[in-house]
Amino acid sequence: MMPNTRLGKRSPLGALLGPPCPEATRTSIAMATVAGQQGIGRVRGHNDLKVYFQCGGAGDGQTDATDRSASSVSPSFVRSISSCIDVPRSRTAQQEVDMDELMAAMVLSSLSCSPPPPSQVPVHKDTPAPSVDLAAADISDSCSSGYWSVDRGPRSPAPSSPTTEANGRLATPTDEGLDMELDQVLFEEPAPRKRRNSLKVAYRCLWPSCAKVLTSLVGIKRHIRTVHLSHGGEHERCSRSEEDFYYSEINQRDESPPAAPPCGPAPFSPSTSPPSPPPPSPPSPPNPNCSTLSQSAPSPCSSSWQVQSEHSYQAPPPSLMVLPAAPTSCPLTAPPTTCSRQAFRVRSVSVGEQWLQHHSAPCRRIRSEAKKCRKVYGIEHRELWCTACRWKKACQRFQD
DNA sequence: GATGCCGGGGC
DNA sequence: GCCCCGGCATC
Repeated sequence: MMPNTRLGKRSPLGALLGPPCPEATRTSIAMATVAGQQGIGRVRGHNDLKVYFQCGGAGDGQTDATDRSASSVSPSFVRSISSCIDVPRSRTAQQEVDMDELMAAMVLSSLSCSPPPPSQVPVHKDTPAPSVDLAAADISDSCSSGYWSVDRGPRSPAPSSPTTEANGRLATPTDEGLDMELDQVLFEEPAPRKRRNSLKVAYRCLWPSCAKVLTSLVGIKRHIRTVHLSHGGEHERCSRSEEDFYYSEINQRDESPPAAPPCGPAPFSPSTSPPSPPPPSPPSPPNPNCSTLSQSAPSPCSSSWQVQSEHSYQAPPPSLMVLPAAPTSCPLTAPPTTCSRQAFRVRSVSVGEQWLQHHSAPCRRIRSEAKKCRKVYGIEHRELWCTACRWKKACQRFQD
């Protein structure tokens, strides 16, 4: 079980739970945390309200055999989750930890698809679908997407009793809007990134006994809606968003072939998902910026980039700064239209790309032909060198 | 060996 | 952010 302190920051769950919580929520969270070993918290004064929180460890699975039984009886169960856990509120802050989220989401997705330990299976995942509302809640908690699932309660279109419905509405309005936001962050945002990497994107149904994989978002949603969430299709609105929770985006690289889902029909039809050729062409390095820089104008562009980004060594006169390379076509000066979005993406993937950069290609700049301060002034006149040269950095004065 | 400069550390 | 240096790649 994770310590209380960890909930607030990097952990998606923490992010979800962190910020302003209604009294009940806070209480429940606290209780839940205290009851950590169980993986369940109850709201004081509302014993029927429970909070499920995901504990990545193996220990959490044992949690709620009893609870499930209890919850299955009480219709308020589903709503209880929704009212107690407010994912969305913290969601705005999540953009800041986009990378973490992305990683966490990916890890969780893969985990959720891996066969759970026997002990866990019956408890969470294999909750029989029949009682859909219950299943939705339970599954969403433990199985489908780990931490994220906690908040999903509210959206579950589970056929709730009037009372639950009433309560649910209290929490719904804010949750919904924010949930949509979360969906964007978790499911829609990452998608383009993966596609950019030429990964074959597919969507796997996370419903316990179903591991159907579809290549289209619409398809998987429809599948979930019709096959798993077909309980009357009452609230189109709710179910629409709920579907998002029962599938996870996968890509060819992430998915281990042997772990082919039990669902026999391999949904990858050549027509629908043409085996996308392995990532870009070899010549194209992982980082577009780098590629362009290194290929088109190796030293000038990269030099000015590095200098500007890393050390702004008492740069030479501004004019000089821009002059030498004057790389008007340099990606750094890319049109602002794509700038904001690209910057976001680039930032999120930069870690891996940077790693590749460092390990795949020599990043040390080639020695330029230009005379450097050392040559020009000689080592005896070191005081005349540009600062960068004095500091053994890339010469700022005599750039290529 | 000289040179250029990256990466990192101290302040 | 400024300053410096170890260490590496290249010449």
